[in-house]
Amino acid sequence: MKAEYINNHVFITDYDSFDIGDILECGQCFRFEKIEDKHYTYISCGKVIEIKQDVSGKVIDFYPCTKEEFEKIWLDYFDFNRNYKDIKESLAKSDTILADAIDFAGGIRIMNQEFWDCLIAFIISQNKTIPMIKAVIKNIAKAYGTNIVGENYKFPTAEQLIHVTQEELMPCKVGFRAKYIVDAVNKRFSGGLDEKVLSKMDTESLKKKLMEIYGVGVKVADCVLIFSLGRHEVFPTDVWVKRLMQYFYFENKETPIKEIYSFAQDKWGEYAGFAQQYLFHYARVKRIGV
DNA sequence: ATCCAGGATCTCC
DNA sequence: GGAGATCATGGA
Repeated sequence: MKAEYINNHVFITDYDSFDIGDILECGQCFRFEKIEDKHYTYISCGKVIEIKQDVSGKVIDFYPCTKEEFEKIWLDYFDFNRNYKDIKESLAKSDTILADAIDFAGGIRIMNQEFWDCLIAFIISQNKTIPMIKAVIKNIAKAYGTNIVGENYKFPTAEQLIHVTQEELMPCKVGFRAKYIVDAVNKRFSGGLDEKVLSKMDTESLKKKLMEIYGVGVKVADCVLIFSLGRHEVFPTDVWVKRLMQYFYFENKETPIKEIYSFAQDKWGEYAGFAQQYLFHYARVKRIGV
C-alpha cells in the first residue's frame, strides 16, 4: 500500500482487498451516504469524509484529509494494517461455498469503529432494516450530537445523552429500543463501559459484560465485539446468517443458532467473523434462502 | 391488509 | 427451560 498526500487529498495505491462499496454497504456500519458508484461520504471520529475509488479501482481518494488525520484515524479504521490476502486464502482453501462468497465480496474489510457509536447503532439495529437504522442514527445525531459541518453531526456521547428520557427519544423513531438506549447511556456514564477496560478483557467475559445492558443479546454483543473491539472470532448470527448457514451447510434444515455458532467457530476459528461478513454480504445481495 | 425487518425480553407452560 | 407473543415503525 502506498499513500500520497496532495492538497488535503490522500491517494492510496498499490493496495489489495478494498472496495469502498462492499465495505460500507455490507452491513457493518450505518453513517454513510452513496454519492455514486464507489463514491461515498462517511461520518465518524468527528470527521466527515468523502471516499472515492476510481473506476479501475486502482486509486482510493480520501478527502478532505491530511496526512496526520489519515495516519491517526483512517489507516487503522479501515484496517489497512491487516493482510486480507492471507485471511481470504486460508478461508477459501477447503470451502468452495466460502470461496464463492469471497470471490463475490473480496473487497470487504472489517472496520474498526468507535465503540460507543457502534454499541448504540447495533442496539437500534434489532428488528429494523438497514435504511431505517441509518435514519434513526441520523435523527439522534442531529437532535443531540455536536455539529461537524453543514448538516452533519457527530453521534452524541453518553454525557450528551445522560438527561434524555425515553419519551424524548421517541421522535427519533427509536421505538421500543428507547429503554435500551437509556440503560446503555446510564451504564456508560457511570463508567461501566470504558473501552480501555473492556479492551483488556477476554472475549467471553467481555461479551457477558455487554449483555448486562438491557436490550443487548448475543447477536448485538457479537456485532459490537467484531466491529469495534477487534474480536474477529465471533460469528454474529442474525436471520440472514441463520438462513444462509442452514441453506449452505445444514441441508436447508431448521438448526438452532447455538449449533450454527459452534459449527462456524470450529470450522473457521479466529477468522469466523471474516467468514461471516463475506457470507452475509453474498447471501443478502443474492437473497439466498429467502 | 398482513408480514417482516442484521432481536431481545417477557410470559406463559 | 423452551416455544410464542410482544415491542414501534415503515416499507413491500
